[in-house]
Amino acid sequence: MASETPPFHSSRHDHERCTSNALQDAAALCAQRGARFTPLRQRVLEIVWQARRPVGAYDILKILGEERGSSAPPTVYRALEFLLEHGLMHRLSSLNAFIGCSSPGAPGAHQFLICRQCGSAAELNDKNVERAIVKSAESLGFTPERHVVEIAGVCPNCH
Amino acid sequence: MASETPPFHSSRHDHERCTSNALQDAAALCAQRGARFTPLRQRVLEIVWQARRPVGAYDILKILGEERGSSAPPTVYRALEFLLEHGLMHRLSSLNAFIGCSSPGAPGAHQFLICRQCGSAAELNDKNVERAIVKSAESLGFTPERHVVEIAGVCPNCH
DNA sequence: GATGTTATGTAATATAGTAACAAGCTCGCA
DNA sequence: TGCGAGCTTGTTACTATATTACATAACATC
Repeated sequence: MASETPPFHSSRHDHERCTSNALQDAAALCAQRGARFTPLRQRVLEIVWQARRPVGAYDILKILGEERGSSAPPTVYRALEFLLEHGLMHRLSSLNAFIGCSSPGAPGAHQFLICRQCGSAAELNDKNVERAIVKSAESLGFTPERHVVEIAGVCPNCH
Repeated sequence: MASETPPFHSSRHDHERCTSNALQDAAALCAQRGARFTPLRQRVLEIVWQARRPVGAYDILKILGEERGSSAPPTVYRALEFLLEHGLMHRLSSLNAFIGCSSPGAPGAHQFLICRQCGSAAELNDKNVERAIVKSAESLGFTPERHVVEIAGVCPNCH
């Protein structure tokens, strides 16, 4: 479970290796939980990692379709649902897109940085942001349960 | 521009008045900017305020359709676009829904609390949250421009 | 009142996501 | 080995959300 990826890695980094690490971690996590990491689910996770940026469900569908002759939306959405439930992937609401989780199994909330130039995205796990959010919500008598934090801007590589 | 609404006001609060204040503020702001606050745009903003909770574009479309005999998506989406551009309304990505801005013209970023029980939503303008986000992003060399912060949970009225 | 600009109407289409039911696979257990 | 329960995938149809392209109408200015 040690495949922590730095946000916005340079183009020279070995992304194939990074992807295969993620798949191995996922397999280990599923085994540990008794969840079935079927070929379809593996392939969907792999497609998402290979994309290097958030991918839409229909992009995945298209790739699967080319590989297998045909594929329908539920095939993809069910795989995504599984991967989301097991924390192997995240959904970015502001893009309607999906991205591999870079620290599966780790607790805590997630935030995302999304570059409007290159389209890449990075995952954060910032305790200060989380604390500020919880504090702000609770001061109004609101009990926070989940949060969506997606920050758009320009990444270091695009400067 | 003084129609600041407290988050999660009780059911006894005068929402009609609150709505008409919002419309007046919007009219003033548009006049000041030389933007045309047409009847359609007014009506869309009014519908959104009257709903008391985030509304989908097609809900608005349905209401307009009933009032005018017919209406197509672009009618609604164009009005929404105008209202968003002028900061009179916000879009909640996690719901694909729209909500009136409770402090139009005010600077700064916004965050939202969304109650999963009653479906109502409140707008925040929390400097600490914003600061934490900016700091976290910048520490990674990322330049933040916009952010989506939507916190789901249970509101004080539903406890 | 002719002209350019902005706003709205209309039809078609793209994109995202879900429901319902059938068929196939896996695994434990007799 | 074979049966059955439960999980997984296939398939069809559909709902929900959003955009493109082009036509018409309203408005503003001269």
